[in-house]
Amino acid sequence: MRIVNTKGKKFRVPDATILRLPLYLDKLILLQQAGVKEVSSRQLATSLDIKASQLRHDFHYFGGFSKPGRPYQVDKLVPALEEIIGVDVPVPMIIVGAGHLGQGLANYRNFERLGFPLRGIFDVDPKLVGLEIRGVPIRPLSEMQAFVKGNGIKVGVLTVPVSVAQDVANQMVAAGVVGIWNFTPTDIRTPPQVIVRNERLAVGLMCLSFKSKRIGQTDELKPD
Amino acid sequence: MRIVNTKGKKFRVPDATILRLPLYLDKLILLQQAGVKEVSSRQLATSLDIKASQLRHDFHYFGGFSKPGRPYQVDKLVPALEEIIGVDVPVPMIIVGAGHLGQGLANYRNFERLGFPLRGIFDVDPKLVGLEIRGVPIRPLSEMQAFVKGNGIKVGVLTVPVSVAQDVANQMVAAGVVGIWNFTPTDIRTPPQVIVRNERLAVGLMCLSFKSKRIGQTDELKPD
DNA sequence: TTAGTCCTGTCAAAGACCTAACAAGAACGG
DNA sequence: CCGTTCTTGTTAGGTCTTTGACAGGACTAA
Repeated sequence: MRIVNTKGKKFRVPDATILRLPLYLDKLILLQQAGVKEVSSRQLATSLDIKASQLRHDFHYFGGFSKPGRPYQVDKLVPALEEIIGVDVPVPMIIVGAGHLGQGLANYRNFERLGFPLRGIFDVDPKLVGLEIRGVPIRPLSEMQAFVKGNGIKVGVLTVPVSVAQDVANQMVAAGVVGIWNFTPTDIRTPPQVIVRNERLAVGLMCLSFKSKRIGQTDELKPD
Repeated sequence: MRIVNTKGKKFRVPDATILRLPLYLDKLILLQQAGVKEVSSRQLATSLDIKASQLRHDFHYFGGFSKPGRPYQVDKLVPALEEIIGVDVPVPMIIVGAGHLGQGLANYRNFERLGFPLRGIFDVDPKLVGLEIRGVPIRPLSEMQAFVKGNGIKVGVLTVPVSVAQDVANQMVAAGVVGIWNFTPTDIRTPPQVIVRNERLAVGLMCLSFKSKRIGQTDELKPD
């Protein structure tokens, strides 16, 4: 992944850095809402449980966000990061599959706040079609492709049963979605220009289990 | 994170490996349910979009799961990984906060399948208390501490509003939970023996956005 | 002005991680 | 019995990532 920074130089941005950018933005928006105007790399890094030098190193790829000697200004950093991450312009999204998980996500307010307004929800179940979640109606799946094309939808959330996941994903790709957030516990195949992010919820649980099982074996643990 | 493998040697298991173990187990359980008996490192790795050598390298920390020359036997590998990850014995869990996201997670069948049976759901809202989700009743939050102690609950899922997240987390810690899966978009502080895993849903979306924004700039992309 | 303190940008070294390569075992067919 | 083709376990080397260190700017107080 390459990018051009403000000085016109090209850098390869490491994946590890990319994964942290949203964490920075998320925290900075919280600070902004709390009225904080300035934040130093040390403050921000400490609150995210990383090293300050790493944070500065990450920011370094994108050119100076501050002058040396002065802490970062939250109100400047937020839009800069938003632009880098690609949420400076809202990214409209849809949820496909209005089961419990789909409905739960549709009700999650945070997405809107971070630039991902929910524009549509789709399902095959006639009992669900017509219901509204926070003002967004559940539409029949058959209308999905036209809706995506007509509304410039970029991202689709996939929360359908495993058995139809690939088929529905194909429809989303055909409609022109560029990113799929896959909550089904299966892999889906897409053309290379369509990004898939698998959200394996159970994986998070298992990592928690692995660590909590070994906690207390303090002699085996390094000061993490 | 150190561990003793079957030969009595101590290895430091890299974090990166730990993060992949649940992926392996998840995939293997799917294969097992499909009736697959044997799987090679190449098959398994390809389906997870990683290199076969990396998978073998990961397994190598825990001692031989197979003999050289023969592929892995799914029925032996699954319990071995379950034991390593710590889900060989079911890890009972509760969900605290029965809002939309909490309900959505409560309806997610996969957790049970992977060794995390849902034993209780808690909320302060009298309108929700008494309802059942898949046979699990929603109880008043005031009963949570006694329930955790009485039922040996290890893991708690936190899906309450941000404003009360820390307070509720404190109650969970006091009750004896050893792991908290935090879905609230805020940090919570716990004693060091309690593991917190933050599930920042919006972070996943932003990574998707970052990548999909830059797709198509093919000249800038290495063959990922 | 000067000393002290806090800050960022930058880089090189250290550390963690991934991967290609290969030895050697197993199964199969001829 | 031998060659072929599959496999895993193992390691060395290369790559990616993190970290500590430091130069120098900005501000404050005396």
